[in-house]
Amino acid sequence: MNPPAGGAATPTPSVRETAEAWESLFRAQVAVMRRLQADPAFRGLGIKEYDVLFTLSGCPQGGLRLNELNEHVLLAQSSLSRLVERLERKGLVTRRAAPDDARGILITLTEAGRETQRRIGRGHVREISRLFGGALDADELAELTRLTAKLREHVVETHPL
Amino acid sequence: MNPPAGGAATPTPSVRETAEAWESLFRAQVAVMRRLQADPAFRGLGIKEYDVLFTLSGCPQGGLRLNELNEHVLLAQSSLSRLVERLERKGLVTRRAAPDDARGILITLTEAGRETQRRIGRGHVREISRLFGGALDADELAELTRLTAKLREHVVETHPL
DNA sequence: TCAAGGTAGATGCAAATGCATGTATCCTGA
DNA sequence: TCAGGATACATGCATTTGCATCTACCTTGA
Repeated sequence: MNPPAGGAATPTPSVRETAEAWESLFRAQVAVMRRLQADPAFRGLGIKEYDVLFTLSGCPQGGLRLNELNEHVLLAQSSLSRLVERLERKGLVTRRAAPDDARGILITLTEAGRETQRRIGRGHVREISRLFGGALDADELAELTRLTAKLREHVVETHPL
Repeated sequence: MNPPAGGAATPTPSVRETAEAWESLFRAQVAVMRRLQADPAFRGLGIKEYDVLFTLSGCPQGGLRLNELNEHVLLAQSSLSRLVERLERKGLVTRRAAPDDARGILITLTEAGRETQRRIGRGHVREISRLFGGALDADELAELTRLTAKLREHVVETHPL
């Protein structure tokens, strides 16, 4: 329940401290994302499209439902629906009826989609590493990962959409 | 140069660790932002528009230039140009020629804009606090703020757009 | 079993966005 | 001083997005 390596939990943060943390997190995300988007690798395929391919690549067993995918992406349901339609037209994903629920569609990477994700992904992680390079040491980076993961989990679990 | 409360800097992180940290940061941002956007307070005025008002509210002395504003927001220059145009039409900001550079425009909050920002902002920070509530204790939150601020500063300084 | 309400995804349409480019202004070096 | 290039912002236009709504399917309770 408490931080693994730490002592007792410190008090609940104030509204002000919380707002500050969110602003800092958000601005960092903007600064990094703005620079990642500028990568020529995202000329032909937008970074949102890439993100969908990436997310699908992490769930190889049968793909994902549209609504599951939607949890990971900052897009309205209808926008994601059409984004996936575009990916299908490009031959990067397939859409078929979900096996257990005829309302749903199951989205799967095609071989071309998987290959595209890998190709772009290789350069992408290098670009991320270049951007972050020297900003944080290994401990700090691990702590950043831990804290953001913890925040996300908490938010997702206690505040359903 | 080193973490205030820490010891010596640990090694440079691997590409993999860096990519993991970015994904975690990004997903946390998505989860939080998705829920913040759903706030009925952002019915009449989108969260991006609010963000511009908020940023302007932090720089009371004469406002900001469009290109300065653009650093804070994840929008193409042309999109921000039109977003500001919309805010002007709503009477929330004014645009006038920058004093020192006739190419630039200086964007300033109107009284109505400042009031709107304050009104929405009050509920907004409470909503942030509610979302984060209990996710992290005070120390963890402070560390999250510190790490994301450090990351942002480093990225902005070493990777100009 | 079936009516009522809920959920998954698609679609029409207006608004927002980004790219390419345009115009005006500023800067720099010969 | 001035020509060439850079910078700041605006604009035309095609694409993308979100809202409201639709259809199809699922679930529940009487």
